[in-house]
Amino acid sequence: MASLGELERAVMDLLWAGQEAATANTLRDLLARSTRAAGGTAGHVGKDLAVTTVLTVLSRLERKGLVERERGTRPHRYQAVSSRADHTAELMHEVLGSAPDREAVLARFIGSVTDTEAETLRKLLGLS
Amino acid sequence: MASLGELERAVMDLLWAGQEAATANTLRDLLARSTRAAGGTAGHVGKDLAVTTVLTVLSRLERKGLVERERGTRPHRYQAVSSRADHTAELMHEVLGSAPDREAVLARFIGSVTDTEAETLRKLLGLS
DNA sequence: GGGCAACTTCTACGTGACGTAGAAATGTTT
DNA sequence: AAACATTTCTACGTCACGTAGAAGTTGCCC
Repeated sequence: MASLGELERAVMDLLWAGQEAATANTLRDLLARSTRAAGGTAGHVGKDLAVTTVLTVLSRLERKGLVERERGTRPHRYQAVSSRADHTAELMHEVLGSAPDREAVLARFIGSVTDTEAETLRKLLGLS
Repeated sequence: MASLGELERAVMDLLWAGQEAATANTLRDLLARSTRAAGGTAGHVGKDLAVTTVLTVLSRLERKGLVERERGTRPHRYQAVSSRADHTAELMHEVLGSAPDREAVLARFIGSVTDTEAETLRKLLGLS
């Protein structure tokens, strides 16, 4: 379904991190900050973006169904439609579903999960 | 890492399905057949492809590390580097790893798994 | 009410992935 | 050597994405 570009991903990360809905301007500032904070090391974005750039990305994310906006308020406010955990889990299901031999996939998957994760899974599966 | 295009995916499916290494020509024939077999319904490919097309795709898949070829034999023979199950499981890990809150993701993931799959997981994890 | 400032939408360009395949090069067969 | 098979090179169309200016819309201030 939805694979995200670098900037799209960065924006989603911000929306997922903050609980409040955010405006394009806020996001642009946050993007600038996080870029700078990374010391250019994680240098994907690299510089200050124009607000229109952020708006374009937000529109595309909206079209993809990942973001929704309040059109009422004047600077529109954007927020993620689902939490990062939900979205990621959904993606995992999508990947799993892309193979006909799901059980086999799960076997391999479990085979390379960390101990902590295995423990988490046992807890989750024990109670159901 | 590696997201696949439609044709790339179709080729991988064939390589994963067959146990033997296959030549570009064989694959081209199989692609034509499977297209026709689907009655155009799954009509992604749509028609007979040129061998060079298949070769291009195979090269790209090789570059992505999904396919390897025997260069010794004259019509080169191609095969998948890892099984579909392995590859898919790897992808799932990649997706899981893309979120900071892995435990939360797993919780959501388990929440929407089918009963059979849950059973499989329990067995694999040594619960019952 | 008219105009400025903020905000949004439209349009657009560069780049890279992918489907597609011909042209050119290389190897094989007889 | 000629004819044929196979592979590599080059290339084009399309689409997603990063990027942003131009144009349009909205709301506030005097």
